[in-house]
Amino acid sequence: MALDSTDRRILELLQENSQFTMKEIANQINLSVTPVHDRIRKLEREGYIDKYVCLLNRRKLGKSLIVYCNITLDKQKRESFEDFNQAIVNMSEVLECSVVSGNFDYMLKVVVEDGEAYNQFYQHKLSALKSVLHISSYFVISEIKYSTGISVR
Amino acid sequence: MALDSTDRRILELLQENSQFTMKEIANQINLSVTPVHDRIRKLEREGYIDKYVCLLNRRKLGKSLIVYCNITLDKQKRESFEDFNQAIVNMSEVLECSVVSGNFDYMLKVVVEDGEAYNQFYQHKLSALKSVLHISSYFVISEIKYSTGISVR
DNA sequence: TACTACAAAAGAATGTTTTTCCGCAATCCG
DNA sequence: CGGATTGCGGAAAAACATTCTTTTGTAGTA
Repeated sequence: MALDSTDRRILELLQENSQFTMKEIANQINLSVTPVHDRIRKLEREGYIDKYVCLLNRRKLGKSLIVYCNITLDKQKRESFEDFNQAIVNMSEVLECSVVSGNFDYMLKVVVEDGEAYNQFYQHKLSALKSVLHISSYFVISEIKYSTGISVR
Repeated sequence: MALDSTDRRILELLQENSQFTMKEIANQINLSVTPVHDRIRKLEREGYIDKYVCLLNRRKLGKSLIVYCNITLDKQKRESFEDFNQAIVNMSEVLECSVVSGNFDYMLKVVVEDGEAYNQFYQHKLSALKSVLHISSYFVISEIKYSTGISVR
């Protein structure tokens, strides 16, 4: 059930590059391929590993702009939150969305092509949602760090 | 050089699950494995695909808390930004860090175990940086959406 | 039409990796 | 001690990726 230090090293390696072969991983941690294979399957089965994905280069694909949004909802309406959540999940421009504590309700991370595309998104999709009361947008000028890897220690 | 619609479908599939076999991808898009293989290698070579990773389950690993931070730096010091950037890149708790427009300088996404761990991080690592003038923390109460996949259309 | 050149894809052969199976050694426990 | 469990290594089998060769389709040209 619990992870030992071998499991953690495997997770570190797979977070860095999920295409390492079992032999490569086995060499790194001084084991044969069998235990590496069994441990990875166990980590998948028990839900430590959610999924395997490839990360694309935003700029190459013309998605040069990241915007973080703070959103406040109109609390009057009973179903504001459920409706809003549902709408957000279906917007491909929104990569992250969380309910947060503090002086607004939601925190969003939006990826689009450029300022014009963001304007379209803002006017026709985001502020078009009935439950939205207020939006503050913070444009990313420079991305210092982006990582999907969490510490497993 | 430019992507056609077949390339885009391949990228969509790999963003969803990078462990689809070439045969599975080939079947999905009605091709044989050879062109699928060649296209994927081309997409890697030309930099459309940055890397392959596995995504772990935060909660399973005890990292239950996400905090977004707004940070303002002390503009007096000349090398504030470079020092700050360097320090952030080396902090495993920080998954994302960007310079943003607006009434503060940086936007951070931090992942830690719990409130106590965040307090430790805040006091001993983040506010310990000389260049930091002000920090606002927004605790995530509920994660509505998290995706690494961008639209390739 | 006939020929050439080129690009993209299919099919077959080869090499590599994953997966399964079996056995061994260490550990725990009644 | 005896039996069960766990973690590991080695080897064979199966699945997969990779490479090479051939085929197909398209466009240009005489």
